[in-house]
Amino acid sequence: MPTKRDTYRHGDLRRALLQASIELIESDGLSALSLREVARRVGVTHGAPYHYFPDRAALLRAVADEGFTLLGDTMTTEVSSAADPLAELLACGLGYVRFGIDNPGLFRLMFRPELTGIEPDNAPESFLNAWQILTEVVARCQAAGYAADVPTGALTTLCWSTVHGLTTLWVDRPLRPADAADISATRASDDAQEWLVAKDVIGLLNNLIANRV
Amino acid sequence: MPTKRDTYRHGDLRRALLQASIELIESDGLSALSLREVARRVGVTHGAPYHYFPDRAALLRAVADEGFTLLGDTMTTEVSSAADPLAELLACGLGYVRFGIDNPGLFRLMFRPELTGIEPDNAPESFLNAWQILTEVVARCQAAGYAADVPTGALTTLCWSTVHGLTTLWVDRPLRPADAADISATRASDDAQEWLVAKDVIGLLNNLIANRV
DNA sequence: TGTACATCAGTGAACGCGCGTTCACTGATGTAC
DNA sequence: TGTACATCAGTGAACGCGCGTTCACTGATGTAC
Repeated sequence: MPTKRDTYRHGDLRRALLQASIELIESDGLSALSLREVARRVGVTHGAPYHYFPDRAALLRAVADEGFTLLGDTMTTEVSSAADPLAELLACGLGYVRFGIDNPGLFRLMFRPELTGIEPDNAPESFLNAWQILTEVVARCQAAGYAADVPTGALTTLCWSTVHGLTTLWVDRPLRPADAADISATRASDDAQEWLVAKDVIGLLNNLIANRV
Repeated sequence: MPTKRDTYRHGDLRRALLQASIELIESDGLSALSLREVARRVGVTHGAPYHYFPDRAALLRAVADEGFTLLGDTMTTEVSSAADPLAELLACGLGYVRFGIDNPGLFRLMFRPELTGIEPDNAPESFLNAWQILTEVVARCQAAGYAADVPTGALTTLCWSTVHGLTTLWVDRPLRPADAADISATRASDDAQEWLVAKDVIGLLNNLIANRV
């Protein structure tokens, strides 16, 4: 039977702390995320994390970084299974929303600069990578003739704003299924309501762009 | 010269606390908003606020309520000076973004249910009012023939998501002016960069909807 | 106009809390011989 | 294979902090007479 020493030597504690942080955020909320509580969950003294993170902010930044990596992975996977640029755009947006719905606490943390210290000029690689995936998908759409007359920056920002806003509204609660009930109510599916709404809304934006040929 | 007694009798302290809370959020950030600090700013003991708010959450909820009222007022003002439904939709969206840019801390608080306790089923009048303004504007657009073939719920949610996402991305920092530089850079204006970007992005969505006749 | 008095808004001391951070320590791991 | 020992990951006591909340209090306000 492995002791704590066996388990956590060689940097395993770092991973364990990150993992526990994510689980803690999702189960007890962002406000429950303290260095001490994370250490407690991992089964280690509250002093131990300091061997891997200089302070609390560094832990949160690392967790957010992990989040952006997962977000990027999700979008990449979704995009790669799409047939054409327009389908890629839809898949990319839905992947974004899916990630947020599946990891609401983590998603929130990722966009809390006062906690993570992430600012435009010190954004981690993982963030830039996620942004780039979206940028390239939009560019391919325009290259294929969709909304080709529109400034790329504005179109990209529009797409990002929409998926980000939709996700945020879900995660922060004000959006209710009833608000878009006209569509989702008529569907038979095991999917969560929020997912149906997301498909309708992102799908609508996709259609509007597709119409602009 | 009025003493504290003169100033704060008859519920004036309540207003003073709300006002100071908003100023505190904007100057020192959301994390600096504690009952004690607000009382300090108003020049009153930390016990005094308990005569108006049963606990911290109640104060925050009242501040958020105030925020939704201001948001609704902003949108109403913008909408009322627009000439036709399509212009109303644009004005409504820009008003939303304008409010967020001008009151970033307050905007953030408004969408932090873990702080305010605001949930879909206990949403304040002021929130419902703001939502209704947008709903009606969208309805008038469809009645005028724009995107009339599209489900109203999805269209409304799309508009809300876009303006909310854009505002959130600004307020939470990841969006940079450079991301939409292709348009705003070519303009001569005293407006802030973020405002130019907002006009371009919301304007683009407006155009896409306008095209769907 | 003057006086007695009830109200209740604001006071300030006190409480317990969990937090982040520091630091001298210990003892299992794994290397050098 | 066996032994001495340096390393350094994790320990646990201790610190000071600001917070939310409680509560017996006080004294200006404004009313009743």
